[in-house]
Amino acid sequence: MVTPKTIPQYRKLYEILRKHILDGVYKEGDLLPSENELCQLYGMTRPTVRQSLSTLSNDGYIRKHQGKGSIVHNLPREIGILSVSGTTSAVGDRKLKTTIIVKPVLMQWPADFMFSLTQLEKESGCIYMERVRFLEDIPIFYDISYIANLNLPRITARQFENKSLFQILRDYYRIEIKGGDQRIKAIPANTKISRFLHLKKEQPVLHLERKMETNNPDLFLYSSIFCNTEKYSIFGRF
Amino acid sequence: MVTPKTIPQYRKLYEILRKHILDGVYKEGDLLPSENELCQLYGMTRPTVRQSLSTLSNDGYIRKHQGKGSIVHNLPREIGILSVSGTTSAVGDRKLKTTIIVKPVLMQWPADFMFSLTQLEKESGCIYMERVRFLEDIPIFYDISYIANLNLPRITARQFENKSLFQILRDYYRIEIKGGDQRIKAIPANTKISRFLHLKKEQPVLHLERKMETNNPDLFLYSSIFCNTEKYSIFGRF
DNA sequence: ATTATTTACTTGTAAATACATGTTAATTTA
DNA sequence: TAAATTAACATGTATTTACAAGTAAATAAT
Repeated sequence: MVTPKTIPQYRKLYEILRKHILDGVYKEGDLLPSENELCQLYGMTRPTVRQSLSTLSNDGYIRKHQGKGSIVHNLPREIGILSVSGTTSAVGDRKLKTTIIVKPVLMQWPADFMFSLTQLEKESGCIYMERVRFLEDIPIFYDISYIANLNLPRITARQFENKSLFQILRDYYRIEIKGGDQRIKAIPANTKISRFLHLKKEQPVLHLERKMETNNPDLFLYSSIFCNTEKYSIFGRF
Repeated sequence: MVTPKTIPQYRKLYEILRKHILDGVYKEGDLLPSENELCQLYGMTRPTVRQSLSTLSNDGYIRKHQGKGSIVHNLPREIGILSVSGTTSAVGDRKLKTTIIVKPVLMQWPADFMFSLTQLEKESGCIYMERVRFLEDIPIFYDISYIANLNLPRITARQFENKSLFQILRDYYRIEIKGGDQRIKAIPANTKISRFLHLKKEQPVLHLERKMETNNPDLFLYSSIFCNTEKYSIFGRF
């Protein structure tokens, strides 16, 4: 484990308010304390408070109205994996049970990889793993993950059963996901996908291809995610 | 037409830099001028410049690295309708040709509408329209739009062929889209969808349900969008 | 009683300043 | 020559101050 760096004030306030919203302290439609009140309450200045509120607004937890205030917007989020912001892990990972299909192994990058790779990435090879994630015992996500093998000693030996991949990267390697790009398609399930997601062949499946940026400018995470959206939708902000 | 309000400095700079990136003045991987240089160049202070850069970063046009600078990230965006920010209309509407299936008509809201409505919205009824949008003569989007009938005089009489819906709302009613929520699913094409998108029945189609917020706190735009993602993907940031 | 107006309070925009922290290259030291 | 240090410069965080602009309720005028 690595000692965490000091957390900025605006992020602390972000986390506090976000938790209050999720816990129902502030409910849908409620007015948050005004910016000046938050300044007093938490001993910060307005720009700092505004930075917290701005992030909350971008993540969809509040809506700001000039002259009125910040209104809580805690809508029923289906499965919010679209907004994996640096601080948030979206709909609680706790609710998602994970099973490992292919344990992390070191291998070459696929020849026709979905994103273009830097020379550095190509040379170092990739760590590969496959997982299926369940929500209430229904398989929802079939994830194929790729990470460049850059300064991640012993990662293939770690236990992935309980902890999430993000959590391990954060705790042991100080790597934080900051954001990323994604492509979205609807495709028919092939044999493999239909088996893992308990669907019929040719049934529509949501396919996400994501490239995630980290606090290490050279290190990216890639994943190809197949989603069963029969019962649950994917939720997002724009 | 309405006279536009004064545009804030940080948005002007946002637009300038965005245009430069799209026009190739700054190319993929290039380093943008430093914040202090931009201050000098455009006669602004650093907080103002930083606000522009922060928005560019959120929209995926640059990536910021502490100590290094802002690096251009103008990746080939497939069809970027996921990021309809207030200032951006994503992949140029000019490339999309639109045909009207159902001209704007005033009607009651559907009984089982996809989002919950306020009393005000219910009472005022909705303006309904259907469109198909083509990219290089291939039908890509089948859009069903709903707008509450609030202070939008004569809207059903306007010409929608050339101008986009957003453009009409901005030019004639001063309504700007600021963001919104969406749900995403993969579904099988029904008869209607398959006809409009030139697909076989049961073929996978991307279904977006969006609720868009405007600068009028009481006015929302809703749309149900069916996408043919066989050739093009939907692109997004998170 | 109804309509204007004022007032107080909200968020939005902007400047000026300071220091922290990460990156890079030049410089110094061994 | 090679490693360590330093200096210059980049973005990150934070404070302080000021005014603009939108909202809503209290107040005054009709």
